[in-house]
Amino acid sequence: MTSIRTRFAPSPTGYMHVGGVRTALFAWLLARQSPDGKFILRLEDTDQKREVAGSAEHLIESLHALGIVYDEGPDIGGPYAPYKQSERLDSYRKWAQKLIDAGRAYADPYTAEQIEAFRNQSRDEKRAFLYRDHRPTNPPVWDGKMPLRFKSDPKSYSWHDEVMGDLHSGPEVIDDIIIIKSDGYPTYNFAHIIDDAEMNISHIIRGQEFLSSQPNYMNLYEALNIKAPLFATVPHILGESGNKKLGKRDGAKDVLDYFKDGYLQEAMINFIASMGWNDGSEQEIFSSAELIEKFSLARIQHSGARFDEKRLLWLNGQWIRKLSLDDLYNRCAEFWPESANQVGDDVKKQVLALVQDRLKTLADLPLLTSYFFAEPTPDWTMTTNNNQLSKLSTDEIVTLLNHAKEALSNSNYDADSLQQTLNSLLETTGQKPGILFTLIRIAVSWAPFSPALNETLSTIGRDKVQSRLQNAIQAAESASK
RNA sequence: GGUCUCAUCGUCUAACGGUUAGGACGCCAGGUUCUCAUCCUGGCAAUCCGGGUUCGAUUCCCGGUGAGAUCACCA
Repeated sequence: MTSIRTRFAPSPTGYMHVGGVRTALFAWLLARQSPDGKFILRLEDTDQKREVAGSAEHLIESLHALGIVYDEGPDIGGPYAPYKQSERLDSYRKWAQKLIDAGRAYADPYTAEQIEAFRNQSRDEKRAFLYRDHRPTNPPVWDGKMPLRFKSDPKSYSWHDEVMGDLHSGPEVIDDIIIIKSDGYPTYNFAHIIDDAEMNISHIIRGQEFLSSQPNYMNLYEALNIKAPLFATVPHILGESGNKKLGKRDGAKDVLDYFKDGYLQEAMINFIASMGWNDGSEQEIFSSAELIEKFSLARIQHSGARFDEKRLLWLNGQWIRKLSLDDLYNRCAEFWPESANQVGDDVKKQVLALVQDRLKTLADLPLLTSYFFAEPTPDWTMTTNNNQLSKLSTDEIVTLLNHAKEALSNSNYDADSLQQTLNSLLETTGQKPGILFTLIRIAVSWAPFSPALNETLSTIGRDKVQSRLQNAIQAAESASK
């Protein structure tokens, strides 16, 4: 059995969105399942007009960020280099010449206007347009300035797709496609066939949009006498609203933006893999290692999957909670509020431990933690708007705050001691936790929510708690005037 | 319009032709001595329609319908 070699072959025309990532991911998983499998990155840069500067680097950065590591590629080389189509023109020229010599390719003598006229005519007659109906009887010698067309041999095909199963097509879909453009570059339709053959690709994994050109590819494989690889057609990912294929034009997001927004690599991989694939069990959380172990083309869904950001958010939370504190801490470097810079790693780590269960994305960090590092600004309406606290007079609140300040000043500032202090404070004041704890929480954080009170106090520290309680008392007094 | 593909809760999906059609996200309700989150419990919610085959169809077949893709000197 020949070894598994799969490739991801994007064109450098922009960024990667989840649709492209999934194709790459599936190809990568398939290669990694086999001990000697290889995953190849190939740049399909044959359209100079659409090329976007820097996008090749951007694509490579995206794959690195996702942990989808390729074994051969334009920046790292490999046994079948170069991995950039613009550097393989000689090869396409050579194969094209074989077709010309065999009478299976010819120069296209028509102008764009003439072809357009043919098209219009077909449309008026309500027939499908086929270029081969207009094949020139005496085509000129190809001078490299005209497009070179494949002379097709229309016939029916039946073939097997590793995902979709058995597929069929009739001769009416076979046409004389352009294989070399007038600028000398090959079309995708031609170049990928040559490259996949020369690079010994075993499986072509690509999106459904190529299904309708598949018969033309079969026809080319035959004319070139190339043994076709295995095909695996992956359904589309649909946009969040509407049923359209997810695409850049509809605002599909750059995957790197998800990382900037605080999503974890593991969550992205887990999420993208689970759109259109599952292992048949009820497992929801998969690591890359598990995906490699369990992935199979046969269990890929046949219909499109809609992108559900809520589910991604949930998965991200799951993965954040799964990480060890140290691991999580290392990934948070870019997300702390500015005020956190003034404290050491130990303090930040302590704070992180408190909020780990509360993070949906790493970008939630400032919202959840800023009052640990910077003095919060009292906002007295937080007490007056509170259902419980609004029942108390300002005097009563000040009295409670004073009691709290007094009691807390004598506590050992570990979480257990603080809980004891707080519990006895409940008894001495005769208040319910709903009042007392809420008040203290607001007074030291001025935040809508926070972790458990004893741990929050412990982490903030005695001195700051004392001064914040004092500030709260002053805020109460100035509010009552 | 031609061709191809697809069709289970709102979403992602499971179910050798025999299940009260299962799980997850989301949503709702309750619990975990305060908030938020986590966690736990419970609830709502689906086989596109019509035929056929069969003792029995989400599953197989046919026909509709709906959705998507594609018909470029883009990939």
